[in-house]
Amino acid sequence: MAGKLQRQKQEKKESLVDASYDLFLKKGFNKTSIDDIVKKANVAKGTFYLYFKDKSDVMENIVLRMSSRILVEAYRAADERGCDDLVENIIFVVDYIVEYFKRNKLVLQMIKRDFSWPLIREKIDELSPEYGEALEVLESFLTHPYFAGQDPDEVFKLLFLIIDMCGSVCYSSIIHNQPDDIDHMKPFLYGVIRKILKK
Amino acid sequence: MAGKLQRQKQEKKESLVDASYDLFLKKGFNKTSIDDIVKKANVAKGTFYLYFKDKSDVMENIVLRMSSRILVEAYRAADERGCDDLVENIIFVVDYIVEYFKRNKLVLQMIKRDFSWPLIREKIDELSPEYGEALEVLESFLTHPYFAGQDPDEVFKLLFLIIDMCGSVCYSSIIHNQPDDIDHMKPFLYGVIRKILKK
Amino acid sequence: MAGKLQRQKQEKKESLVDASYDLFLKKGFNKTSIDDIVKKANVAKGTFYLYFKDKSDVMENIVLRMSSRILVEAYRAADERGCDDLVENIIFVVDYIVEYFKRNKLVLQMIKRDFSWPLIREKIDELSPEYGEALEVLESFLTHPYFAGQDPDEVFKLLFLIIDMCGSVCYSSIIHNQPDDIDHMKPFLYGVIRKILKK
Amino acid sequence: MAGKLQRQKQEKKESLVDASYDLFLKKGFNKTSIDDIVKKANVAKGTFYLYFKDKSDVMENIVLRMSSRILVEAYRAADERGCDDLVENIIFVVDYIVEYFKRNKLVLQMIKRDFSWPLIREKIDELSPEYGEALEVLESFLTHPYFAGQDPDEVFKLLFLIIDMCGSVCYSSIIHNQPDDIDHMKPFLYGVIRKILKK
DNA sequence: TATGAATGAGTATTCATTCAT
DNA sequence: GATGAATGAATACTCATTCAT
Repeated sequence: MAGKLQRQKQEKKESLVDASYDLFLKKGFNKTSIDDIVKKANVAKGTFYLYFKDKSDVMENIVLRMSSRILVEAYRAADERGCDDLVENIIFVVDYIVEYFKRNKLVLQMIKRDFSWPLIREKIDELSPEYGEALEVLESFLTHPYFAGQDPDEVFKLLFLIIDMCGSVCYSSIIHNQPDDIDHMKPFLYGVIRKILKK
Repeated sequence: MAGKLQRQKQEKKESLVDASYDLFLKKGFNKTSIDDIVKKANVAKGTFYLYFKDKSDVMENIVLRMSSRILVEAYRAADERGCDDLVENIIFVVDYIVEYFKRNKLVLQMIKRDFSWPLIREKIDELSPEYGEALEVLESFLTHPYFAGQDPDEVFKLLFLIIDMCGSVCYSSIIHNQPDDIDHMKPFLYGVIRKILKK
Repeated sequence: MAGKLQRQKQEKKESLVDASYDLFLKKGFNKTSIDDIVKKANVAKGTFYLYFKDKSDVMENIVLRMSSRILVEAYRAADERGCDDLVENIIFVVDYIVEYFKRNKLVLQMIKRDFSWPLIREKIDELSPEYGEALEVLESFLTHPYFAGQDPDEVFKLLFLIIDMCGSVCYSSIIHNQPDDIDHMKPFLYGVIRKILKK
Repeated sequence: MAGKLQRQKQEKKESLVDASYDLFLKKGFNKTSIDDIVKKANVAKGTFYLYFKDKSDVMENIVLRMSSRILVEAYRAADERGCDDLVENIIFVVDYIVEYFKRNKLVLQMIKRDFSWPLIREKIDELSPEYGEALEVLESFLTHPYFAGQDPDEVFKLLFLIIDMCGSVCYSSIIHNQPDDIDHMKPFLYGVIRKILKK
């Protein structure tokens, strides 16, 4: 029954990731010790090093997983509407993510504090296919007829810049209310996105 | 000669700030210890605590001072050109800052890692008039005839968002070459700024 | 006007003692730093060392002064009653002190934590005549007709032991409610004193 | 062989307690640093925190253990004499303890400086049954026929007060020779105890 | 006398990492 | 694989004391 053992093994790792996630959110990355993690995960200290190189290793895991999850979730929600207007779909996705961050300030804080949103792509390149689905979402935007005839690289930069800007605005407005709270920034932000995407 | 003592005192503080600055750049904020700082500054450990509450206290000092300095420098350079076109002036300022960051990657890394650009305003409000000149730069943009008739708050948000976006793009492209290197991003970025500012 | 200077000088010392007293009570002896003291006293750090060797030096000053003050105060109150019964007078004095400690738990804690009541005599021997009045009180008991014919040394030991015991019981019962609260201990304690003094 | 590991673990703890004991005696509690302790105990600094919360934590351990030990030892010695007279037995126990303190001035100093003898009961309540034997000694006095018919609470107060007084007198006379050395205080002290216990 | 800037040894505590079992 | 006792370097922060002014 190798499967059972595999599952048990995987359970320990899962348990460590889950514990880390909770603690990073609650106490922040720096103030969370490996000791905290293994205690919460109910495994021995040495076990941590069986699965991860160090704390950052777990963190990367988490950020990647979460970012990917949110993006895919947002895309699916957009897809279900059955709307064909790409600009509106992008804004829908952005809004979905903004709303997610409004509800999950700590996630935003965690991601922003230690990693920059767009870095995800670097990692995805490395770690595919585990996070392939997120890549597919990006692809589906890039190959949309709306951008027909444009250099795909340029389009990618455009999307990248939009995501980047949104992340930045979210962080400033949701966490620090600068220059205004997110609900007052939203119409403004979406206006800018429309301008950027206008052909 | 009370002045001499005051000067000596100021020198110690300066020395601590300088040492901190160098070390934060070289080793990063987290990996720099107070011990490192005082050793490099050639002062006793206790002296550090005479002038600063903790490491973050020095950091805030540094970031504020540098950000203010760069902004003012960029604005002056723009001013000297004697060009009246606001949009072009803004792009000039942005470009000045981008070029600065290209030359000083570590500064960018330092600022971005621990503080968000636009937060500076919060601090300036507190610490004026020491950093009043930076504020004046912002004011001069806000009150430019180009924005005549627009809600100043809206204009501020616009400028804020542009600065924010630039900082983010700089960080991604200069530090991580994502999605492309900064020189390939620049025309693109400035195009977006023009779109955003277009009336 | 040497007098004025003398007074000013004395004021600094007074100010240091007062500040120390307040701080020892509030934060405890160990957790009070010389820095705390000079800040509260509004004098420069160096000034402290002009008047005291170290922290303990101030403490001894305080304990001595306070102990002497309480004892004399208690004795005077007893004296005013015009009662001749020595045993009752001693119990009256003890009760006066007990009541004082009930109202000033912190004083009790302070004295007991760092110095033992009866040590005062050692100091009085050294520092007379500043605290001579307290000595007189002791004398007046020692030479009371009640003890006529007894070895004065023996009488002193008796009184000493009583004071000692009272201090100990006060500390245990007032601070720790052990073995019972002070009001339940009092009749008991006074009974024991009567037994001890009975001829 | 799980036992071996357990034993080694216990040895480390023992080693820390022993080292602390020696150092507290030699240098006093306040002047002993954790560093001193671990160096003497030949364990790593972190190991200390594996077994104790802080310095006071070790101290409580030590005081409790020693007090209990001395009391039990004294009681056993009294028991072996086979004498039935309670008053004489109490005086024997007291004398045993006094003699112990005469031989171990530093122990007295240590105990008295930081903890009050009778507080031990509070702790014993918490930590039984490890120190149950000491409790039994107290019980055996409380339930002695000599006190038949008296309120046990009152009897406890009486014993408490006697112990308290003895501790205080020991401290003053053994450590400070005040008001006289212990050998001159002893007959006097025992006389007082007899008076107190006389029905 | 009085000041207060400067000192730097001293201290408690944390924590990533190892390794024998 | 899994454990958890042991490590000890690292670190932040305190504070009594000095001394030039």
